[in-house]
Amino acid sequence: MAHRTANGSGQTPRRTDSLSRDLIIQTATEILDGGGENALTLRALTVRLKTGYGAIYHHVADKSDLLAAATDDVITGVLSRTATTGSPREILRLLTLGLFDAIDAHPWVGAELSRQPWRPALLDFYESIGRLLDALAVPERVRFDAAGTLVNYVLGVAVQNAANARHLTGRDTDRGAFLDTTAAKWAQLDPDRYPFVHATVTQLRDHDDREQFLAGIDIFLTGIAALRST
Amino acid sequence: MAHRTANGSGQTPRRTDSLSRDLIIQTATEILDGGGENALTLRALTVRLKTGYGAIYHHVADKSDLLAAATDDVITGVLSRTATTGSPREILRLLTLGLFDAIDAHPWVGAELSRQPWRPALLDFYESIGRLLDALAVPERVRFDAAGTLVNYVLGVAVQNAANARHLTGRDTDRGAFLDTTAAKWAQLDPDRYPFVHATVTQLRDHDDREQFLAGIDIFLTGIAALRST
DNA sequence: CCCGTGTTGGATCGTCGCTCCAAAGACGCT
DNA sequence: AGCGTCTTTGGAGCGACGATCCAACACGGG
Repeated sequence: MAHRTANGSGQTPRRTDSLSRDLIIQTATEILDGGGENALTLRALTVRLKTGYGAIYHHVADKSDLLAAATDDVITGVLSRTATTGSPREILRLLTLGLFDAIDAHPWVGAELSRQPWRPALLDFYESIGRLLDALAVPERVRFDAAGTLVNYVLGVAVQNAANARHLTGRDTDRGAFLDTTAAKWAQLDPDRYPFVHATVTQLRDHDDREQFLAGIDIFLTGIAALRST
Repeated sequence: MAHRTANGSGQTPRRTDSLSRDLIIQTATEILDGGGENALTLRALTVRLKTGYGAIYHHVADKSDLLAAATDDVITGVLSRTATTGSPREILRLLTLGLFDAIDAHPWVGAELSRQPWRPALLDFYESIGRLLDALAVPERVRFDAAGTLVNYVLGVAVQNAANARHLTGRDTDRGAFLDTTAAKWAQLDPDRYPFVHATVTQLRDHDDREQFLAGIDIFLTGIAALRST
């Protein structure tokens, strides 16, 4: 069976350019963006980087470390790009919307955040939220709850996005067709048992995820405003 | 190598009592409750049920089907147990709190919901929310957004709970110790860079997840109430 | 020139979900 | 009772995965 020491001659040549943690993370991001969450396998990485397992594991602890690093990359990018001028309310909308857009563009980030919240990157996000709530005159006593609530909401939307994206990748149908199918399913439900769902079929078909997300943010902001006077 | 037809004599005896989809789902739930999300393997199921793969796959399509069924079980249980008397606001609080408690008791449900939202069981939940918002005089035009926002928030909290639970299972530390550790880490952060996080360390250590969840619900309900007049 | 330190490639392992098929009951019919 | 059909069961085996491990290499300081 020519154990391992049948080396003799033909080892495949080593790479000349050097590997690096950053290169690995960047390549992983490309794979994730291209093929969804479960397209990222160590095997796929070795193929794409034309290397072996050892080389990768030399720069990266394990797969979850890799995923976490890629996720941190995306989030810090969002935070650094978000404008800091305007009213607190505007900044808060821009900040959360920036996160929404980023997760919309990279759905795997949403899935990863659901697995490992409270990454350092999210702590920065949390900090920003807290400060903005301070600027919005939310009393210190309730600021903790309010910030947590907002983060949880954003995270919930992120997870939804990730789930939808996962459901679509590999399918031949696009988002519109999927919504049509779901709307049709909802329309067939018993109107006596599901009056509300039945009534919202139209809005389901032509709603905009982004606008609905913002509507939620606005509801939250309105709710927050009431805390000032308590 | 005695392929497979080395039967001769000693096949293990067949079970006398009959297997059923319900029994499988119930056993899966027990495994999940006892050992967390990734304790549920097909192998563990065969051992616990003293059977083979074939028997299980005869009653269940695949693992995700099994997880989905177990999740539906838990959720429908919550919905059927929730009281329906009181003011719409009270019922809404009880309903969402019921879901919170259920996911708190079975964290794997939160993780599964993050993988497959819009299960039939969640549709019932969505329907209930919608009707309650109707009772709260939320205009039909914005009811869709409001209901979605609430569901997303609840889902976000569910995911958080699941992540926390996953982080704790198998560790020797309990929730209190974990919070202490995190609080200590937060306290060591640069107060200039993280003033908000720094300021909320105390609240982090002795906050109640359940109360914080309810505080969030109240924020959203307050915000939604303001939609009546728009 | 040579050796040690930091990298690289890939054979190999253990585990997972899942497929497949022969054997074993259950059951109706004659 | 004997027979044939259909349902249910058990488990060997497959391919893919994450991860480990180690021999082979590159390269720079002495």
